Amino acid sequence: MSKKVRVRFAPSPTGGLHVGGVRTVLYNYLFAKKLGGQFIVRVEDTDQSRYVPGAEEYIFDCLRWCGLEPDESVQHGGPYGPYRQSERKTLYREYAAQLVAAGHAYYAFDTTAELEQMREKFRSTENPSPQYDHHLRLKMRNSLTLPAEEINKLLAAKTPHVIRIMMPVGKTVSFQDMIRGEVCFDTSLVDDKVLLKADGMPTYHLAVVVDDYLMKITHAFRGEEWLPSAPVHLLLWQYLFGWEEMPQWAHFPLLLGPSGKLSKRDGAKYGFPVFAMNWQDPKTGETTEGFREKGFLPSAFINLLALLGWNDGSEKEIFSKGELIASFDMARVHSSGAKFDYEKAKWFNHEWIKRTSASELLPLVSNTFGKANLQVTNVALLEQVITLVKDRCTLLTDFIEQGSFFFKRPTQIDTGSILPKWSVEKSTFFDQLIHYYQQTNSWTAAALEKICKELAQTHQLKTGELLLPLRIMLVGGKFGPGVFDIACLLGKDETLERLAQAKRLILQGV
RNA sequence: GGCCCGUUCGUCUAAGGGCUAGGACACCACCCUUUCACGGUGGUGAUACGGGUUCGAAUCCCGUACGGGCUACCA
Repeated sequence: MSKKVRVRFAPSPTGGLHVGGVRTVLYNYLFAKKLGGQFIVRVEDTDQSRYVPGAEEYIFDCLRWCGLEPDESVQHGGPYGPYRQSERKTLYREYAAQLVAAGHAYYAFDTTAELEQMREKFRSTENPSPQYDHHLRLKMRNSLTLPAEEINKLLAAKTPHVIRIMMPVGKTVSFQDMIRGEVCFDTSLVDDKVLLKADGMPTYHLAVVVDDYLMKITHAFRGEEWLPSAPVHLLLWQYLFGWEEMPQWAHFPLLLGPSGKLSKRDGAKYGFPVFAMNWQDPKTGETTEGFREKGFLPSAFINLLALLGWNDGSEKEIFSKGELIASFDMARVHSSGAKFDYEKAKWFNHEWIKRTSASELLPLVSNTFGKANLQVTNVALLEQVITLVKDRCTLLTDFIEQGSFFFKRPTQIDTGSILPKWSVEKSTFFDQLIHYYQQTNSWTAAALEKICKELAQTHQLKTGELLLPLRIMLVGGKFGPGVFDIACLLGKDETLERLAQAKRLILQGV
């Protein structure tokens, strides 16, 4: 019997949650759910200088919207808390001390200025970013170069210092990535990463290993940008807990924008959302649009994200969350990056709107209308409208153009599209149409169409030339579903009033 | 610069040694529809390059090119 699967998503609460992050959550979630495991969210807030108020709450709101609820987290509790690294601060120092004692790490007293000096001094064309590595550590102020008494004195005086890992020279470390297979590194080429910062907080490198161990994480998944620091984590696992305890790793391919790793800037530049939900930066007040506010359905959002780097081997593209859980397989996740395509993203949403029932869409559309200052009281009518127009809505916001006129008379009538082809014959026709519609007792789309077409024939007019004006008279412009469906749903009184009103406007314009 | 990862239509991808390299988005044309969509039919369009291995390579190996990531007391 193997260990119970436990995976984690470890976001840093520094701003909006972008699609790459959501996909990482999604793959974690799918993997855990498929295997009956647990999905944990751990907040990595070890950098106090980057703390952004509200960001943590926002991340959980995004997960809730996506339907990717954690089993354990700051908000959900659990037996392995606290789930916020800042609250686990005291725990990390002893592990760091343990490493120093074993000779795998050392104290470094170099100030920021000294580090900068070092980089300045060794920077060259061949080496544009000098590393604090096995060459340079002997030239710096640390517990490897300083005499013992001075080290003790500095420590006793509480001199600010960090603890760095001492990377071995000339060793090869390797591991099996679930997606990429074996990946090897030469330890001589990796620098002595800081493990514990001067403020006592751990860096990501120490924290991720310690917490994954303490939280009994069995599978550690993250973006490909972490691959270069994997040797540090591998060594820490070996030194601290032994390789038998180490989770299995998988590094997900990156989500790319038009030029490299997808960024917030790409969204602004090319006009598509990058964050899951609207994010307002509390410092600048700047708001970045999210998929939710843009009009995406959560089902479509996770569907499109899942397919960016994974597929089930068949030609199936539309997957519900349940289907994703059932078919997800880490072995079928790609190793190459995927460029985000907003057109395809919209296609997914359109497909989901078409497939989602009107009753399920109802609260979402109602909410969308509300944001456009349109309060709907007739819920039954709204549901009928949704049924009628959802096939032509790509985003939830499209329901406004396609359906708001059912609840609000058009304030503008596009008479410009009617007048050039207006005629006395048409004028008479519409007068009579209004008359016949007044008389009829069967107010159905089919009946209204029949009346209209027969009357057109009597007047020797082409139906095609009448339908457009009729539409515009009812809705204000060239949009919406079938014109007789509109009239039918609008009801007799409202239809007749709109026709009469529009007729007056047209006559004014002639 | 160094290290790591990658490379099939413009984009997402299928094909894990063997048929004309399949699908989807987008695009184009036609049909349906006398708004716009939906739907239907068809079309344009790809194995980066060079070497191997093999009867046979998109697929395995090497090199080159190109792309991306990392190179902070950020994650």
